[in-house]
Amino acid sequence: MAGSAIDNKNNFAAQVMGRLKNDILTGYFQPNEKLLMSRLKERYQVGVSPLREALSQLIVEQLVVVENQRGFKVHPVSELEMLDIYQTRAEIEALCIGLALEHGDDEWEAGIVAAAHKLHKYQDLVEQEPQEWELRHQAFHTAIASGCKSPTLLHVRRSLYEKASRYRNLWLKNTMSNRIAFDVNHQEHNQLVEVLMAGDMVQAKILIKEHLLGPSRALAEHWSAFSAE
Amino acid sequence: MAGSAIDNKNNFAAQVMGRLKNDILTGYFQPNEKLLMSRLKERYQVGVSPLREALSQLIVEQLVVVENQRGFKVHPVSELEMLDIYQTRAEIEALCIGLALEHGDDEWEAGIVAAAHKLHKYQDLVEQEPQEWELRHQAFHTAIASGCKSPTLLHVRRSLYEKASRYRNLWLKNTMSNRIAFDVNHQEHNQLVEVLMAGDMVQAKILIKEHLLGPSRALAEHWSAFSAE
DNA sequence: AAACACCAAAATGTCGACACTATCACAAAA
DNA sequence: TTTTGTGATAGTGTCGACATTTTGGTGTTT
Repeated sequence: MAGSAIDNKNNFAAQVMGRLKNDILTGYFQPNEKLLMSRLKERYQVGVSPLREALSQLIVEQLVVVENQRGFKVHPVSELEMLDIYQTRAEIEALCIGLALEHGDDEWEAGIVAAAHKLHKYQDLVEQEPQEWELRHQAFHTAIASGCKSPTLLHVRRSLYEKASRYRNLWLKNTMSNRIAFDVNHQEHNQLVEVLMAGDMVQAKILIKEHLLGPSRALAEHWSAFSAE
Repeated sequence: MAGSAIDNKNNFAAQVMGRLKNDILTGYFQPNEKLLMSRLKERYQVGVSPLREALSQLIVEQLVVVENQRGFKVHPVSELEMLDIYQTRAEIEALCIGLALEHGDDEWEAGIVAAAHKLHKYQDLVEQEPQEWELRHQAFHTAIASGCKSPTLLHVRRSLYEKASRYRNLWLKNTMSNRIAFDVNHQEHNQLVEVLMAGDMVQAKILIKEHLLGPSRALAEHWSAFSAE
């Protein structure tokens, strides 16, 4: 997900960090699950040192928690945290869009329509290749946000996206079937592009917030389904 | 700075993490300085493993950079990054204030006037005990921002504050004397409290942005002074 | 001189080993 | 039956050691 390709140039810690993060975000390791060193060593084929380094990094990213002398656990999930992450994400995304509309140049607009086109072409293949659709969806929104031209803000945005994607994946995992209702709302995308090209900041911010808060409400509705397990 | 008191309950990695972060933020380790293991072992009196764990965490916080087989370095500084951090910080702080004014209750307002009072009482002692003033200044702004009631957003805010404080400390270190011009602007604080109590969101956001961007301009002005070294 | 090859010293990244701590099952006592 | 003690077992946190890589200096060649 992050640095998908296996980086042989990096040290073990960095490689394991990527794989472990992916395993947590995709739900291979469940929330609150204890992360036994023996198991991790087995799975990633490395010693304790690189593992502890990777886990240390994931603590900062709030995907792992640690308790002294009691090892590491996957960060727990809660409806409250989920809602807070999505709300913050909505605000940050709106902030990016606001700044992007201020600083936005032709290059930026071109990037958006290009990404929108690639997403549109995949419109009907969501069911077959959800992963590729995911990538294009993400690329679409990143194209929009990147117009803010602020590495710091975009870094925050990415971190929040990752944390949210864990909740999203857990939801997908525990409610087999219609992912469409979740966030395949082409209409919203089209509307968004429209108001962005028109330079309507107020409307764009409203749209993007709804685009993110809608899914969070869907997650909240079905919360009991995968929380009572 | 973060967990000031020495946590004997935590493992070495966490303890060293705090001390090392402090040493970087306060400028004991200069930007771009190589972090020799031998030196770190000497300074913190621990082995390599906890050190690498602490350094790994600081990589995520973007206070340290690593290159495979070439060890760790303090994250470099640049005028561009400094400006970006301060601008993002201004936007985030304004966001916190906006949300705080929406969700704000009496408790929140009380916290602000209390913190403002404690800051006011220290108004004339800045020169003597700058550190205590710093604490109260920080507490004042945190009291305001905390009204947004979003742990996620406040976490982002703290992380940006820390990164910015490094630039601030470097500046203080390299330009001995009058820190007053920097951010001792009581008037701005008073004005801010005033408009907050009046519930004037637009004015509050303008004020807080200026309160943060002013200093960043001061830093940019004097940039050449401590960058040409 | 400048560029290059080469070697010694130092530094990094990883692992296995060791001491210390927590966990769990089971027995003894209330 | 519930509580309390007691080992055995498993797991964690840290260090020292080792292989590999980088660094810096010295001498050689162009």
